[in-house]
Amino acid sequence: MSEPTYFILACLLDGPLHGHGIIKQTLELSENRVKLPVGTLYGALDRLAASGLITVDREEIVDGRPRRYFRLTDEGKGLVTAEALRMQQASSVVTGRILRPGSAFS
Amino acid sequence: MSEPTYFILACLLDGPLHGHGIIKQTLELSENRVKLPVGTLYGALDRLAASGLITVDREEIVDGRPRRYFRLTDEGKGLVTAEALRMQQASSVVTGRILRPGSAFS
DNA sequence: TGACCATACTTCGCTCGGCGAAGTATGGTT
DNA sequence: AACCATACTTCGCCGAGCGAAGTATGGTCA
Repeated sequence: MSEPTYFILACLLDGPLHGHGIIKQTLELSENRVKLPVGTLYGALDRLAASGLITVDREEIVDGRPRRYFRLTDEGKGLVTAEALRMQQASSVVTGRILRPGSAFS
Repeated sequence: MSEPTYFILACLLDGPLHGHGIIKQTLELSENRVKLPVGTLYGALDRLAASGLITVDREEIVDGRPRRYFRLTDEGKGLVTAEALRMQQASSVVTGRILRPGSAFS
């Protein structure tokens, strides 16, 4: 799973959110590292919805502007959790190697 | 950075290794999760070498079969380390959310 | 009033990377 | 003779990331 996709799902753990809100929330969760491009976001939302990892929760119109809220499905929640564990394992492969042996970082 | 690329670099932390050896080492490091397809491997090796993250260490001929050993450059070592830290941060976003609130995993 | 920015979403099209597949070559095993 | 493991090359498809342009609304500021 790519980083954009991962963060989109992660954003939805706290409850339904709309597209633009996901962009802002991702910036926060990633500590300003990941700024989702719109093309990436809406393309990913379509794919994630099509594969049942998220669903449209509701649509609102705020100030004449439409907002579509997305929600994590149980499958989506399971997948993003599995992905987090996978990343943890993967990262430990390197951190457990580089930060240990001489302890001198190489 | 994709998972295949990440593991290729991670494999080389222990010293130079040849293509096929990277496939086997990745299987081990990933606890049998990641089986690098050859097309992915050699394509990635070319790109990584072209961008200076790895270099050819030496070439051997063992039993008539050629082996090309690759080595991590300092830049490659730095990048794979940064990537590990990035993944650690990203994974904590989810694990710190899902494994805490009610502690009941949702 | 007009310029500009923020919010919110759509659509197009490029490009790069992952990956399956087929091919080449050698040597051991059955 | 058939087959599998090692070891690498090359081709080509497809999907995802992403930049860019476009549409629409409302607020701010000079």
